[in-house]
Amino acid sequence: MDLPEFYPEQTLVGVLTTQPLDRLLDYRAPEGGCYLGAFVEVPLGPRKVLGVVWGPGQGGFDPARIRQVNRVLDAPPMREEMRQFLGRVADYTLTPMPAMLRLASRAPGLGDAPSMRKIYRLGTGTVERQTDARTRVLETLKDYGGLAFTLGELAEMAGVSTSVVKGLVKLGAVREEDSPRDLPYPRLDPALQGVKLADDQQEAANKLISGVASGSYGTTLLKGVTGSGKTEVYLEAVAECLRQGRQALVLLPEIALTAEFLTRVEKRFGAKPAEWHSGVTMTERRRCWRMVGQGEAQLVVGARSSLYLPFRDLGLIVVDEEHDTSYKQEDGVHYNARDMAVLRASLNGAHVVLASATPSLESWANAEAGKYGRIDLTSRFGASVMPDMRAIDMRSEDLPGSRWVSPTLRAAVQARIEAGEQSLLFINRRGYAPVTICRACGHQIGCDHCDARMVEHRFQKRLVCHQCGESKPMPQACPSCEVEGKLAPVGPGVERLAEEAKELFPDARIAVLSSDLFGSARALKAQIEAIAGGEADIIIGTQLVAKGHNFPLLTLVGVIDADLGLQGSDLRAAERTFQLMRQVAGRAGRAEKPGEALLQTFQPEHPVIRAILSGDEEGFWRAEAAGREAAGVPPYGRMAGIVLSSPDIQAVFDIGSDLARNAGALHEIGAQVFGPAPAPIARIRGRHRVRLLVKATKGAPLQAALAKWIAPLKLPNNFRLQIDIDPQSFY
DNA sequence: ACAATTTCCCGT
DNA sequence: CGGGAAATTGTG
Repeated sequence: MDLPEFYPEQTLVGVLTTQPLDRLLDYRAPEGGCYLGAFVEVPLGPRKVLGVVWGPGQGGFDPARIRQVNRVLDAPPMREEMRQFLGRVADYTLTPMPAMLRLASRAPGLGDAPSMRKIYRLGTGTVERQTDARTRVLETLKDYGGLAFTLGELAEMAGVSTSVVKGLVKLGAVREEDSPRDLPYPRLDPALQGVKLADDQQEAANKLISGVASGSYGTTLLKGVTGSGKTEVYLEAVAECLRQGRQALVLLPEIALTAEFLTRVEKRFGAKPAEWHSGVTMTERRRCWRMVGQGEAQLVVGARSSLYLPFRDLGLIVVDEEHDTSYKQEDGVHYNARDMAVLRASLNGAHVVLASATPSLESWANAEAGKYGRIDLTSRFGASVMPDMRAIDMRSEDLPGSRWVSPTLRAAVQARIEAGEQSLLFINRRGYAPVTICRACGHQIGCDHCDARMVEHRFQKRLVCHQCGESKPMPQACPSCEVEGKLAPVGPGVERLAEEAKELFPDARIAVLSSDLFGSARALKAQIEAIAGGEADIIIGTQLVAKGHNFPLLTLVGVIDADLGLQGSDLRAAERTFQLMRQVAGRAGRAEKPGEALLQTFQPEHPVIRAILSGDEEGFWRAEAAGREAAGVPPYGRMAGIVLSSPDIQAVFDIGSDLARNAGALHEIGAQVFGPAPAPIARIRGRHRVRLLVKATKGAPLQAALAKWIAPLKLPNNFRLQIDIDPQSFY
């Protein structure tokens, strides 16, 4: 491979810094020179900041005032593809380059000099008093033939405490050495035998393998119902990527899913891959970033932000649960990781696998249009059918206002308990009750800083704002009329549903799964495993349970409120309800026993509910696609959201109106501007927010027009303007 | 982003 | 006109 361009000492170089300047700054190359793409530290005013050598100096600036790069950091230069990728994402999302560079240099200790740490390998000394624990340590080291590990790793692998290892060091049976701080990851072996694949799975895997083997860009939508072995199939694509000697990246939408994935990787390849998400320690992040850059991490499992890791030779990106809305970041830099994965792959000559049981309409349409390949996995692993799905018409159920489990559903759950099988009651709402109302004056308790109602969390005995996270103790008296003892919960949340279930089924073992009830991903995983092993009769859960966990004993899913997602006029409401309901229903009947899914609804004739029940996915998508095409909305039209915020409600509306009135640049490309209207959350942390929506045709140069539109705007201080291309949610 | 510099606003 | 806060400017 060619070396990047080299700039000898004192040559002028253009440096992109992490400071929000809209241009490159010229510096003199440091002592010893530097390569194009080098991570450097440069002086800026009185400070030292991180930057990347982006090209030759532009000149035209007083040479006497040009300063010199302080030093080149200990990291491989940023590659050409990566620089291009950052530029393309910046253009697409209208994000300033310095913010892009910050995403790409989020490595703890990037500026530090290389440092050492202690590692442990097999020594020559003999052990007189052999114990079980000691033997295990020595066996572990022998098994890995000469490899060395850190104290923690070795102790964990051998299943002993660290003092056992220390004891062996004293005896000389284990040797302690200094080594560079960041150790390579254990090698993954694609030649190990995985799970035996069924014929159709093998066929799907072969298609993906040939895509990866081609060494060129391509995207494949891998559609498979829950339990169809999607993971096993795409791990074969990973295996091929490893055989090619290239790196692979698997994106997961939720940290809670990584633990199970790691064990599957270990089973298939004999070792765990690198991990990159908000839950890993600073040390591990640092190791991951550096090893990825040196090509020593063969496979990374990570969140959205792992797209910005400095891969040396990326050959495959898997986006698991590609329809998941958490791939679209709604704060900070707005990008959809699924789309950016496709962009990055196209620049790297890499293959993309988009995996989902319920693909997004965007991906479905791209496959229809022939832009993506498509593979369908139909048969379920072990069992062979999707659960029998039926609606419970709530209009004809006899149910008091503060009860949520209908007699029909109750009887179905009772039958499972008697048969020794598990039931899942699903409600997509955390907490006890979404609204707390005063029976004396009608006041609803809202958040002081946001325009949202506070949710009662009885477990924590507090009211919590799901918008800003603010919480306060549950008051005795109404904050408005000060009458005591009249505050009443309205509507159901998981906690309240659990309370009702305890009354209805006093002898059943009930487990509640909600993301806020667990302190760590580890505790959550332990609970999920216990439940899967049969330690509960009834599972009460939120969205969390819909995402890829296995419950082999589960045969009944009851959806408490199937209508919840259909309210509002959100563009994607139908799509999301369809996906969520099918995902949840897919939890039932995974093993030998057939499953049943019951959806409580007040509108069983609603087209979305009917599509869910009939299981006619292609029909649903075609209808949904036709509706969107007729309305000219994504994926058949383009949209952008502009959110203006400030503590001053009047000023923010005034500026919003000005913007809407002076939208010539947008009208030139035939785009329409709507608003300003209060944003979906009209007030967050004391800031008032208004939103403008821009709608354009598919081919229109939307970003350029937006940039031209916004450019002349001078925002008063304390104002913020956010542009969100392809917004996920709007009302 | 952050620090240095200028402007603004209040009181004398 | 001094003192402090708020707004503006510049960074190579």
